[in-house]
Amino acid sequence: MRKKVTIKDVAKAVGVTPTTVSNVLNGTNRISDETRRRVLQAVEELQYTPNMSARALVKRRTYTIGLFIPASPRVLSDSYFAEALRGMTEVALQYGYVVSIIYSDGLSDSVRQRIDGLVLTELKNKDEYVQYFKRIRMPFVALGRGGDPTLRDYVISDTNRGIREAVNHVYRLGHRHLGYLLGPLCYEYVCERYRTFRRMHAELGLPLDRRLCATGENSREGGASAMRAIFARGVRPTAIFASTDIMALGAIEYLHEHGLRVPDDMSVVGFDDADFSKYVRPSITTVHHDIYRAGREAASMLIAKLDGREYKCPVILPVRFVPRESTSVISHVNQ
Amino acid sequence: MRKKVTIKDVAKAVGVTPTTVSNVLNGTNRISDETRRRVLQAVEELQYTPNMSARALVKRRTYTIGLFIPASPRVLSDSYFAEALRGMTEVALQYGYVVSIIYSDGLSDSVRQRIDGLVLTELKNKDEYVQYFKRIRMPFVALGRGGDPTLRDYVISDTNRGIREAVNHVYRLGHRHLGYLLGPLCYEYVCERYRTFRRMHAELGLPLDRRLCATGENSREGGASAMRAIFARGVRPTAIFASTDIMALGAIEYLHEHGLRVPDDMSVVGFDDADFSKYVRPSITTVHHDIYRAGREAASMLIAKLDGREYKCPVILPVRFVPRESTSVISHVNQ
DNA sequence: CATCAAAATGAAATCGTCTTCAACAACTCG
DNA sequence: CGAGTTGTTGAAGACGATTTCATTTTGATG
Repeated sequence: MRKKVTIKDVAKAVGVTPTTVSNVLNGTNRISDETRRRVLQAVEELQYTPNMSARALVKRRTYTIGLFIPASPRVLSDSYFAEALRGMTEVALQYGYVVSIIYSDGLSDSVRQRIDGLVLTELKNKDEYVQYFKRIRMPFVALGRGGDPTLRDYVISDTNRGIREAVNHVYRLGHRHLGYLLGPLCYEYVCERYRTFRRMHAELGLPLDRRLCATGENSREGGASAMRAIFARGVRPTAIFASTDIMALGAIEYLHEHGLRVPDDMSVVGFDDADFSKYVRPSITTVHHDIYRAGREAASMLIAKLDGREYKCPVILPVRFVPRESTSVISHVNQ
Repeated sequence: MRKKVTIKDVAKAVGVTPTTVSNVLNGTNRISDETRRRVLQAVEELQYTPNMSARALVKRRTYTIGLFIPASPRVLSDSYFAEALRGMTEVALQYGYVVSIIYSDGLSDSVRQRIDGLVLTELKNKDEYVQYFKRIRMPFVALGRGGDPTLRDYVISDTNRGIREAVNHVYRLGHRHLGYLLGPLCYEYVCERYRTFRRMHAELGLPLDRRLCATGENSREGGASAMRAIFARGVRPTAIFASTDIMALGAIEYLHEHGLRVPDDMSVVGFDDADFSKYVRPSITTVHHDIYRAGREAASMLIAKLDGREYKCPVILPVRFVPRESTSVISHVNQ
């Protein structure tokens, strides 16, 4: 392994000082075109790459951004994070940044000083982490809103549009009694999606029957138990929406176990377009959003912020309604 | 934001030099118990945490390890990586390391100098990356074997045991004509699993019919097309194994589309215990392995290597055979 | 041609830690 | 008591960049 080439080596090769080399590389001071050319050439020939540790030390920057994931068991397994991470990583690389996973319930001092900024996920309505990072002055952008109206640095999906199309879809299929399976109400995205659902009822002049709505964990079991809760009230929607695909799946399983067929006896709509949604039978009608792209946008936004560049905030990403097998024309029996 | 406290501040508070503080913190030189105690106390009171950039500069270490994922579209979405990452991150944190994703087809100079070592994934039989990282002297450990018998720094699942149990299972169910859906043969794990499958035939005194084995991509489509290839030969196994759950899923779908029921007309066995394997109908009989734990082991091994500590290599993790709905007693019609 | 501004480059300090080696103190032992 | 250990601490110099400010060179202007 030949010795690492430093800025001094480049300087010596060109016959200038490290200052000059640094200047051409960072574009701070004015440097004559001739000198610049020779420096650049030497950099190329010697294959010089600045030592990030040294740079980090003097600039008080680490050129590392983090994906912050609140520590709760196994959430990271969700492909949501993997996709976001992939998007972030690609963008970060372009800007000379690197991304780390911060899988924790806060920021230890040692971790805090190792990153320049964070991308937040899993935001709650009144998000404690948003407040926390704001307080400790850690720069961040959010994948979702965090209940703080002063913040504009976030990336979200156009939930509104997605739910609108989904509701219209089942409405056109003849459904008039729509139910809703809510995830934990503390999450911003749960409320946001539900809000749009209610708004659509108003727009369509449909009465919203609260008895057709219930809450559960964001899991198969949660979907099943919310479904059960609704049945326990002695009511039955002809179509049901779920906060997420995983809850929709749980609901479908619950229905099957109780002798109801999907979509013949009840239509089901999810949200997220999870991996499994197209595998399962019936495949799940859902709203697709591009988490990979959201990750890219979030990283771009964060890095722009760190580097002091402008960036259009917030970013609202388009979604796509994906009709599949779990929704169909209402059957006459149920009308 | 109060000013960052440095080693000098601690030294001043105690009335010693930075050298002494550094020594007690790094345990290099012998320091009197009394001094040590006072230094530690000051560190505590001042909430001193060493500046990693400075340390990185002088130690020529970054205290960052990477999870290397060969760049091919969307693999990162697989929860395999998310799980491994979660395990790695937890362990890394304990040792003061941080983990970054290297989602790329090599190591640019700038990235190379930002990590101390790598965890390799998706190993091939004659893995080019293994050779590459060996050549550039980048420390690494592998999640899987890489076709290099000199390497012992790897973590694998006890494939042998898993396949053994799976084969025994279907054998006991009466199946004698077993087929195999292979993923791309370049991958080490594909070959390894298949190898055990063949060995089991020998042990059980079963003839292995090569016509019942076919190759396809590691995807639903790949599983389906491999299944189709076998049928095209005019043969039909009573039970079929797949390199992965996703291929098994594709095969099941293919069978359904062609009027064959699983498991009634054919039993199917996967490998991995993917998320969806228990969701789908029929749920897939498979072999579970703990990728989270593998990630933990890999990180421990790598960090031990970097810090010059001993670590038992290689690590072979236990697996668990998970019988589900996709396998059943052979039907008399098919015998 | 003298003067002054602008352009280009360099010298030296700095970032916060670790490390080498020297210095000093205390102790042991003949 | 002096010499050699052993234990404890400090001084100074990296590590490899950036940055501030000074200096030199060049060019323009009256």
